[in-house]
Amino acid sequence: MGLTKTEGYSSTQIELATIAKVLGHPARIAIVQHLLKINACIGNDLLDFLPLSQPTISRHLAELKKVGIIQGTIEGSSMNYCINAQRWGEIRQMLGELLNLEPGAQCC
Amino acid sequence: MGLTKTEGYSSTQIELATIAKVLGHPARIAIVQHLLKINACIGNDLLDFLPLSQPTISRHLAELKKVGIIQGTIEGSSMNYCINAQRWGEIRQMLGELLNLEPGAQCC
DNA sequence: ATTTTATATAGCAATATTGCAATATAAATT
DNA sequence: AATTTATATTGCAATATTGCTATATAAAAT
Repeated sequence: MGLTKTEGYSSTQIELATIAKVLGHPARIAIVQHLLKINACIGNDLLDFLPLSQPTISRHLAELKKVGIIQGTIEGSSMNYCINAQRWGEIRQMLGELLNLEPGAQCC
Repeated sequence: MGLTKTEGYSSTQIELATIAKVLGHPARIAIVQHLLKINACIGNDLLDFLPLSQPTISRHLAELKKVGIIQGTIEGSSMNYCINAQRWGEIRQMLGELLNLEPGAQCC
């Protein structure tokens, strides 16, 4: 079908999956890393960093924006994008809660 | 195209994206949570937990296995699946390195 | 006013993902 | 040996994702 069922899961499970899915592309990982690193907003400097066309980058930015990881403001004729610090904290917390769980002794 | 370009990214970026992608489905999140929680291996108890058919669950398990998050051993006619503790540690580390980066002051 | 610069959107083609029913496979039970 | 139980695989249909080119849009610079 191609369509992910959402009934039968908790809202936390769905949100975790949604966030992970958005991070599940190397271009979006690269964008997030870059924005975290340069601690400054950017326009399409990304064109120099990513092996993708401008429209494709624009779409990846839109997906990151949709889940709130980044936000953008208009600055003249260009866009300033940056990490949404509060949302990033929420994501760190949510994913951290999963990642920090310790599996017990190996049993298989 | 549907095909993700991998040229032009670091191997870390690709691996992070690959892991995130696999976690990017509520069923797989639920499976991982369950295996972490019960600290025991399971066969298809998962049929009682997930709103999916047996073949579909089997496929999600296969994807988790492909990136090493879970491992399975044959136990008679059933399978024992569990989290691969070492791999889970690696993933915690890798994702943690990204998540723990702090964005600077909000600039947009 | 026209051109340039920066970005977004539409439209398309190729591929990937998801989910199911049907079928295989193989051990356990009868 | 036949049946049951547990799991994997195949094959399919529906939808999603990715990436491009072409085109809009709108501010800035000329």
